Amino acid sequence: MNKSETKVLVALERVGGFASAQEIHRILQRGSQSIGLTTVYRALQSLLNDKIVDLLRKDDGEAIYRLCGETHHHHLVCKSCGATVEIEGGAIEKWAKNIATQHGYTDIGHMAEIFGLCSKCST
Amino acid sequence: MNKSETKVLVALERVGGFASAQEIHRILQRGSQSIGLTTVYRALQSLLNDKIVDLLRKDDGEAIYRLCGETHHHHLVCKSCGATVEIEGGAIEKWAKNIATQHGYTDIGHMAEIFGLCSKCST
DNA sequence: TCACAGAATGAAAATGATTGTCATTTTCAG
DNA sequence: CTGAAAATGACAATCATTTTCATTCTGTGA
Repeated sequence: MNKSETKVLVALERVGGFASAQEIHRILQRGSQSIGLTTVYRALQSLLNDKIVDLLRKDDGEAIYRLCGETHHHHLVCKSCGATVEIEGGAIEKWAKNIATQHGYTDIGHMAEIFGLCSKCST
Repeated sequence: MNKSETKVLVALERVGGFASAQEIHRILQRGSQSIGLTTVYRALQSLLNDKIVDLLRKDDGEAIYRLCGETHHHHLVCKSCGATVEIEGGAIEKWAKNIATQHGYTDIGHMAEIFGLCSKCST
């Protein structure tokens, strides 16, 4: 674990959720922890290898990262205004694990989002 | 449904699985169905809107498309080779509906994907 | 049939994330 | 201290995707 990897981890802790490489870079630039964008990418690769961070993809394909081991949750998003509620996914975790092992898959992850119209927008 | 959308559909039928926009373009170029790359992207957007094709992401973030069946289902995808199993989502449908109404959301949809390593790739 | 508005097309340029290059700096064991 | 190896970051390159814009098609009403 070298210096820049540590900086990236600190940034990820600060955001407390997902962040793209570019966001992490911006955050570090703002503070006194200036670090090159290239190095951010390299640090993230390395942290991925060591399974210290998780990689997901936004809808547009951009990679977003988060610390592993943070509690995993899902989102309920309003299609119209974007209001978001965080959701615990107990039921889904089990469902995903069952289905996957049932088909011989291992090293399982999953993604789930619910969308709809929030009470304000559904008038 | 215009001419280029049809061509893209035909190409997708031919591959019988996933294909990226660029692959579809290459396939059509080879045959006598020449069509511009831009148009392939536009046709895919349109087919996505009409829910005639499905969009997934490869590990590297590239978008891949395929024809989607009539029934609403979810996917169990191998992170390494892309092997896909279609899944019925009974449990999830209920979960999504419960959570959403619980928070006052209406007109509900959802998305769920499970990924892992298939038995072949997990060796 | 003709004229014309609007949609469709595609070549080329723009965009934006990610990766490669390479010269410079830091680290550290001997 | 000293040289080798690792780390760093500015910059250029790559690659999928989107935009732009000029051109071609298409259908409709006269």
